[in-house]
Amino acid sequence: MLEAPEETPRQDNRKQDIADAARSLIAERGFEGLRTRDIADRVGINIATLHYHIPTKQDLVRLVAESLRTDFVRQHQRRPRQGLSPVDRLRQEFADFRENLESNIDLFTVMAELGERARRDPEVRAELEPMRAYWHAQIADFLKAGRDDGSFRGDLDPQAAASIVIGTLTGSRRQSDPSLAHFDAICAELLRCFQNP
Amino acid sequence: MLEAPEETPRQDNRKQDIADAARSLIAERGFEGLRTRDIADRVGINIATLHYHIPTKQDLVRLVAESLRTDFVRQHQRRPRQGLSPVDRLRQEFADFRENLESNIDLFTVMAELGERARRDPEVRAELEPMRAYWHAQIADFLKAGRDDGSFRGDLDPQAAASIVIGTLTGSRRQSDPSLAHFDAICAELLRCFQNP
DNA sequence: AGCATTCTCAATCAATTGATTGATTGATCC
DNA sequence: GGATCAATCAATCAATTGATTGAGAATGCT
Repeated sequence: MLEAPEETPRQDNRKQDIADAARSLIAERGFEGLRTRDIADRVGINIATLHYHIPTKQDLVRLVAESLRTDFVRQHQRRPRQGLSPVDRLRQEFADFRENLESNIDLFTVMAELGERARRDPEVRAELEPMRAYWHAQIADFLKAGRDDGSFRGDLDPQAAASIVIGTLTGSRRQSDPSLAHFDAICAELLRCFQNP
Repeated sequence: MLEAPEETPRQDNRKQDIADAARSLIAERGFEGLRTRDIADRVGINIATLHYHIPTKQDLVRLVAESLRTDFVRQHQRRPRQGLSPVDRLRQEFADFRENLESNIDLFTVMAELGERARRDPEVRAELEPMRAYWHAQIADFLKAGRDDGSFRGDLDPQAAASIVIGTLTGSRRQSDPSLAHFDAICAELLRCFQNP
């Protein structure tokens, strides 16, 4: 679970360029406005070259979904998480998310577009569901640990609380106030929600 | 603010049919797969007739957004909310949302698609932002009232907590467990988050 | 260097798409 | 009944779209 896909040596640069261009265009125009010619133009190649490397538009969508999954995996392997207390673990989760809000905003737009497409495209769904389940399980684990060690409320339901964390974080950009200051206030409030009084 | 748009007597039935068909198709295929011919087919009219009533695709998108806003207003006027305690007010919010999860699931899909489109379409944004702000303010108001009357925690931040409620509710369908039972568990956990210990 | 494979391109294809045109029908009013 | 306006339709348009073809260039291997 959660392994990055393999790539042959020669094509990987071109495919990476194509994936990056597609992500950038999805962030700007959504899947609704995604055109293969626009992608080729952005990479600086001919449309037929795009089709040589990525034969169909559906292959392209799959490539983008895999590319996002690869990023997700990297993110989760980037910081050692052993030895952190449940409270610090939750803080870490917020800090990671905030960092992406600041410096990788396209990631969210593309993730959201993929999320909507997942509803009607089984291949996208197959990429996204394991990521969602993994993230949820991670959060539920340390919430449970926090409840059990007494740092979080004794009546906390870890599964439900994990859904609250995820929903709140991913929904933060859709709020009427999408500022980072409000995001910080939300995170502080979530900590108060879970802390043992 | 939050008034339903007016309609001339003869066209309103046709426009309503068109809006309903468009919503249904958006729920199935997203904006990505929305085609004017498919809408005309679903209504049972010719494509030229569709253009007679709704001249451009952008007009159609606006019509759908207005239609959603009208529904939102109706929902908020349907149940009297005066005299409820803050805790019951929050419960009411959860019950209303759950009812839609059960019986009007397309509404969410269309709202989500509009939400993504709002990022790149100012007209959609102009319809959605007041709704978001209104909903957020409503929730923040009764959370504040609950904090002030002692039923919610004294350190509760109403603005942040409202964002948590909204993010959690709207994110509930995207979770790895989208069941109604899990939704109920989430709502119970949110109540525990806010209640005064 | 020669051969095989990979990669690139311009031109092209067939189908689709939002939209238009002009004729006709339906409804209303005097 | 005739005039006017609203509504409808089949046919059509121009542009776009995902994709293909065939030739040639670039790369890798012996």
